[in-house]
Amino acid sequence: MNYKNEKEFLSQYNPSEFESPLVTVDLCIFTLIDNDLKVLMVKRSSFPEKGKLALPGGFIDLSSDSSIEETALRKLLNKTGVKSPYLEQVSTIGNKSRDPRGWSVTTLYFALLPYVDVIQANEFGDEVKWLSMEDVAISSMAFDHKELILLARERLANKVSYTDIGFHVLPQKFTLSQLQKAFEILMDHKLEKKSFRRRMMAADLVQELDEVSAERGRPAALYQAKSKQPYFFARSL
Amino acid sequence: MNYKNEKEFLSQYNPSEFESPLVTVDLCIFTLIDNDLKVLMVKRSSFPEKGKLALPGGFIDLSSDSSIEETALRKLLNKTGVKSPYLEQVSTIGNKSRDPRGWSVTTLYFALLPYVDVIQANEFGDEVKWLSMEDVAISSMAFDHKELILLARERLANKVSYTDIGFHVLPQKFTLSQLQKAFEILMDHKLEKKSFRRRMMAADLVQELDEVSAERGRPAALYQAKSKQPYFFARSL
DNA sequence: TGTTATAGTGGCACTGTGCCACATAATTGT
DNA sequence: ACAATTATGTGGCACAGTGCCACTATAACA
Repeated sequence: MNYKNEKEFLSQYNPSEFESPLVTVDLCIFTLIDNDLKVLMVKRSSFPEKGKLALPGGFIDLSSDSSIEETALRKLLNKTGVKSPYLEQVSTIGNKSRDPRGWSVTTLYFALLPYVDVIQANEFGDEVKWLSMEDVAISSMAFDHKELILLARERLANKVSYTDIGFHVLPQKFTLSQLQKAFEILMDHKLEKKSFRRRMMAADLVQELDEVSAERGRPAALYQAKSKQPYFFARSL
Repeated sequence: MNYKNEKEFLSQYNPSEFESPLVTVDLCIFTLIDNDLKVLMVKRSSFPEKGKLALPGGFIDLSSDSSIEETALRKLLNKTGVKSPYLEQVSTIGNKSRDPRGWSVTTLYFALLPYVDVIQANEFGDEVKWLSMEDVAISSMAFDHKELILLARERLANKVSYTDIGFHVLPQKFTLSQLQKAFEILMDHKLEKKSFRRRMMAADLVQELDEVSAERGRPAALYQAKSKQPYFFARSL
């Protein structure tokens, strides 16, 4: 076919002329519940893989979503009621074998949010479950979602070791010990108290408050996060 | 519709039932020519954006490609004749405005290769051009490809500063000065001679050869890269 | 009033980097 | 022949950030 110009070409263009893969967006939503790292899973209510655990996600709504990030945010709002979490694209996985319906491409995001912000707003009545990371390994899941979780988990651990994204799983006010514990769990790696505190102080990431947290032992000073911009440390932990 | 089981569901399933976006793979192929960072561009031979400069890439071939990475490698082989470059996924960009044909998703990769390996195997006779990075800013390009290049460029600079991927733009044998120069150009950042050499030696990344390179000045020892695994430095430059 | 628990600090060694002067080995010019 | 030029390669010290560990501080509890 030969077109005179782009306008003529577009008027003749039919998007479904070429065979195209399925396109989805999947989310790995992480949070800390009781000092345990959890991922949000849903039980699939329809075929394929009906009844199995899967990551929240699905097709792009071409009429309401104006970008894939918006798709991700919409899904996240649906399941958690959270509007502005930390959200990062992990990777896009596409091959002919991951979905029984055929060639399929998914863009994987991970989100990080404080559990206190979560409202179990379950608009579609799907069964929603916070799965502990230890249970991820031993659970059966739909599609390649277990691998997706491991991918996201790896990226998370890495990123926490050289940025301040770990702050996003904590409530507004927190102690430095809580902050350290959060980092340790997210990285799956013990940290040294003094080094950690020095690092945070040197980076000027926290604001000390006039309150203290009274648990067992000596009361701890409460802090809040300072910057909204992501911070990158010069060295990894 | 209600299905008894997955098999029945799949037998009824029609992939084009739902409206889906266009899906493409785009490549930002970087190399060093004469100590200048270049990106491979093609002149579009068909609509839309006919005649404009664009990144090599295109649709996934659902019958021959078994994964998107394979699509990327196929496109790369087409244009450069190189089979195993350094290849890394950068990001997936999807929105309703980037392509005049409608909602479109592209997965962007960047590749790094030594120019000596390039065979201008141009299977489809498209016009191919190595564009200097300075010219990227002032050239008009198809779709959002200029932004894609800047995205890839940023990732490249970043990654070179804490890994050894910079090695991939050099020929087998090279001097430490050439290596440093390559790193500097890829990062767009001057480096200190002693520090750079110490770093490379400490990481045990190079193997000294019994040859020297004779240019102007004192002859330089030739080296070759040691490991094939990507190496991560503890600190960024 | 001591024991336990947790918070917070002091201080030193170690690693990797930045910096700059100096030594080395070839070519080029007069 | 020999100095000037050019580029390679090294010595050495200050500085930043971390690891490590002992020590102090402040609460509850028995």
